[in-house]
Amino acid sequence: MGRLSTVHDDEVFSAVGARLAAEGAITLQTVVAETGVSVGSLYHRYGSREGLLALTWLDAVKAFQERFLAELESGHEDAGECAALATPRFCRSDRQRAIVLSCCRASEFFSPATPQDLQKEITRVNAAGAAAIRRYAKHTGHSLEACRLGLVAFPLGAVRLYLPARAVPEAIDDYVSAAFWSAMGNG
Amino acid sequence: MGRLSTVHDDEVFSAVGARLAAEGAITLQTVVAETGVSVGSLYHRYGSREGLLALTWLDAVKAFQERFLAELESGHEDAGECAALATPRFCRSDRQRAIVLSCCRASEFFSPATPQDLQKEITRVNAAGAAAIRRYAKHTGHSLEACRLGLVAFPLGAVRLYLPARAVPEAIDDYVSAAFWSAMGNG
DNA sequence: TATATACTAGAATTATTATTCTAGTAAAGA
DNA sequence: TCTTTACTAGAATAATAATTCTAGTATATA
Repeated sequence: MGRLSTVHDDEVFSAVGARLAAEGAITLQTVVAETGVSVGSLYHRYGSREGLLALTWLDAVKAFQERFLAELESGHEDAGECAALATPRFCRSDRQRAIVLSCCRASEFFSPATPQDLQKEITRVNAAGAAAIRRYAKHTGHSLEACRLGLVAFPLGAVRLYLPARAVPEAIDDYVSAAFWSAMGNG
Repeated sequence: MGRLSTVHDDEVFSAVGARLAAEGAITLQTVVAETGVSVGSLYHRYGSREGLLALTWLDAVKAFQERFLAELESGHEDAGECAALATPRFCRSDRQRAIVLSCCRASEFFSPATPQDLQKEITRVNAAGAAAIRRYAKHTGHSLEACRLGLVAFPLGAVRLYLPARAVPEAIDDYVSAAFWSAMGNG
């Protein structure tokens, strides 16, 4: 069926994209320099800079959400607390992508020029996350606001205290748990 | 002593810079378009793009820190809680600058090309903030980590749940207070 | 009123970055 | 072996943005 792709696949590019985004900005020049692939190949694969950027963000969001949702929907009694802790844990196991998610803005990766299919995909993924939190709120009887703060905002705030520069220390986890329960106690 | 400056002073430029940064990226083209001033004037005043960017960040940091430190060092019993609440309150009263501080990265505004004096100034301001938190920690007997989380990280995390797009609701404040005390109770 | 000075104007230039385009190459299957 | 096809290469081009440069203008002071 014709020539196969070389070693470079989406994973390589999204990883490089994540690293570059974490350091500052992604330019095609730097992607080319880091991957060794040529501009032509990049355009052949992704159609535009926007396509590559969106892929990078999407890849990071999916990697995180997989873990977050597994905890949140585990059915365990402490599912919420574990989901809150998924954030600092993700930072330790998947640093580059965690930096993308916690230190960059989605708007750096998505624009009106982003390919339609990727735009739909990110909307779908975001909606899935939001729906899971809504379900958790309904199921536990807590307010949606409390859940968003305890599950997402406080954990994110905590890791951002360290993330672009330092490792996220284990000691943080107790504070994240406590903040989670403080939110649950409040609404 | 020669011609005076026109209406345009630092405040105007840092405000425009903040708005543009909040929306996406600051380019000299957009600054020119928004302020009506010419490129030549911009360079006459700030020497380089870096000078203008650094001024924007510095201005936002100082505006916030003034309020934060006033609360933290008020001597009141609930100084810490009030300092934690300074973040959501700042978001309501000074939205543009709050977006700069909470949604942008300092590294977008400072680079090796930033004028020396501004680099020193931001270092000084940052150190002053860090020192105040250390004093608070010592004075109250809490760990530095607990104080940084309760005073800075959790409040910031909370407002970032809303900030680039929405207003920060009043209802958040109770959660921020609770998260602050949860950190204090933990170390 | 003269003049020095601080500032303004914006076209021209340079730098950087994205994108296109033509000419390929390597491998799968007829 | 030949053809088709998916991919690779990278120079050329276009787009965008920063910076410089020359020629001013307005005003405070002498």
